[in-house]
Amino acid sequence: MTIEQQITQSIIAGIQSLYGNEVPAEQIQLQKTKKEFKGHLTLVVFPFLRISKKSPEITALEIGAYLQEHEPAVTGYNVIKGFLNLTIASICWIDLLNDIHSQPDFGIKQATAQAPLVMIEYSSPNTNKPLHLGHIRNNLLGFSLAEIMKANGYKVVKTNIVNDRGIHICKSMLAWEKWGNGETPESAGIKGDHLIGKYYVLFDQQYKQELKELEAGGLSKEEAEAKSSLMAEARGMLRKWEAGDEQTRSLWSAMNSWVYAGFDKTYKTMGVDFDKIYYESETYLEGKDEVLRGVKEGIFYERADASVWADLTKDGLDEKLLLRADGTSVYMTQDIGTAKLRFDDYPIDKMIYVVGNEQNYHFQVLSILLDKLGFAFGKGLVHFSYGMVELPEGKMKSREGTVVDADDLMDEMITTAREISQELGKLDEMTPEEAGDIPHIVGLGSLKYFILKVDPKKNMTFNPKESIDFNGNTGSFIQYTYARIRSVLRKANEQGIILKDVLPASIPISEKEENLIQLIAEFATVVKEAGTTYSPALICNYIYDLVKEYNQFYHAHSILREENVNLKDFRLVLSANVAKVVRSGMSLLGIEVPERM
RNA sequence: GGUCGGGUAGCUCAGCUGGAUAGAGCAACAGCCUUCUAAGCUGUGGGUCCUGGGUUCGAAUCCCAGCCUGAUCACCA
Repeated sequence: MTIEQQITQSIIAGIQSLYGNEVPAEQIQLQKTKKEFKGHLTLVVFPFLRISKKSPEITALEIGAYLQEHEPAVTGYNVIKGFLNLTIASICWIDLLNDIHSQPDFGIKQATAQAPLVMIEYSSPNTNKPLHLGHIRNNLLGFSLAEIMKANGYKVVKTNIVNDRGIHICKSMLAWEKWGNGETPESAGIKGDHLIGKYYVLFDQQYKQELKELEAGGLSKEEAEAKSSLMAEARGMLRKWEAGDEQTRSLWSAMNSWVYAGFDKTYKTMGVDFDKIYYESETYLEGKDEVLRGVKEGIFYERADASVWADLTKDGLDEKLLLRADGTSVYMTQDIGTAKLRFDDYPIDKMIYVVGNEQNYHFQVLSILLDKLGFAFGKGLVHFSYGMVELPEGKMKSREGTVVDADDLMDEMITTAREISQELGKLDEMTPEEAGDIPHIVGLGSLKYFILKVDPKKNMTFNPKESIDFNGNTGSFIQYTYARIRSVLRKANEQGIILKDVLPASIPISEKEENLIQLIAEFATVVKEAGTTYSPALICNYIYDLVKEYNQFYHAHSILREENVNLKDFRLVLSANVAKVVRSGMSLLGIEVPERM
């Protein structure tokens, strides 16, 4: 039983005894006491005025007096307006710290054999261009969410659906065939995904040029588009691909393998991975059978031109095309098929799609369609929808070359982190091995934290010029505090001081320190809440609060020179547990934490 | 036009299951390195919480209306 639960029960007993009424536990609003007041927990007494029939102050005083007398955990109280601030006994906090200290994975649950299985789809790139800033947000959110779900005891399968087919791929292939002169990533010395991206852009440029010439010849825009030979060639290539033409397929595989090698590198730098990758080329034909079954069962209907539709007007939505008149699939059909495939592969209890908010409507429809088709998972599917990343000048536009490339950005972060380290002289005392990947850890840490701390559903602004701060509410500040704690523990160890397993109950600790223990203990609650609300940002806010609190208090204290031995032990244990929770929390965000920096 | 988000300090964002004087960081200014690493700490200034109503002991938070802004409403994916 937690301290809060214990006190809640005493409050219920107190109200019963004082006013003769039973109040349900939900009505007891016990919250953390605000910083500027004395105490740890605050009871809001306004809801009980009807029962007490007394003023807020008197009611609060009466309950406070009762608690002090009958509840051993409460050692003091004060009343301000209708708020009863309770002071909890130091011994309770020491007990709590001892308890947390004994759990190496405090706040983290392990999946049991019968734990529900969650599949999380994220990343989902196209193979015709490299990953950009928007993908970074997607990948970081997806990976972090997976870690958070794991920490809540779920079995998690991370999946990626790669959009490796379609007209856009053919454009790159065609451009490469026409103007590539057999260039490869090796011969060009650039990453495969960037190489393909280059040809995609090249196609677009040549196509635009062609349109311009056609329009100059007196054609309208539409006529020019219809007459474009380049586009016709690309379409022809897609038909050949679909027909399984050997030469086309082999070029396609070769170029795709370049892209995958490039993506793998980017994912590795970013620190994200997948348990199972699906390729659209293997799944895009799925779903048609399901849709036809739907027609047979009267869920969907066929029009005169043989196209198949779902009528969702009763659900407050429009009609949705599922199969074209020529029988081919659309995006929605594929997603139905992919969902079915996945559930054939895994006993999935919950499906989470990490996909941008421009597809809110799509997933709303998908959920309804899957439900209508009788899939149990349909109704409960989660579209983890996130907002766009915008630049100070507005949206990223590939045409205007304002797209922020993921590889470039990460490189820049690492370089900047290295430069700052050097300026501050941090790397001077370290051997090259020790310094090793610190710039990487810090650079990526700051980038990840910066992106994850923003509420996912909101659009966010990203200023690449000012880059990302390494001061203030940032990943590096948290990493820095962690490294400092590790440094103390290292020094203590060198001095032969062994971290106590259990602290004695009677240590004269301050209220600030008690607050810190209270804050550490909250970690478990925060992890749980982050799991139910799908919110990495919650973890960010929590860790920052904790670290800031720790920093403010301990900046001016020398633990190792503490005269009172017990107090020194206490502070080391307290510090160690702050570090422990910070490390756990950061790992839920996919952020590494350095031993020194 | 329909649907769904968002609107909080100069900037980037927290806070939103109703609770005390609305918080951080950045930017500006003033201090602090014999203390655990100054990637830090302390302090000052900075707000019609988009507007107007309503609900109540109490509203940034809930409800209604409006304004601004974004996404979407494709036989693209």
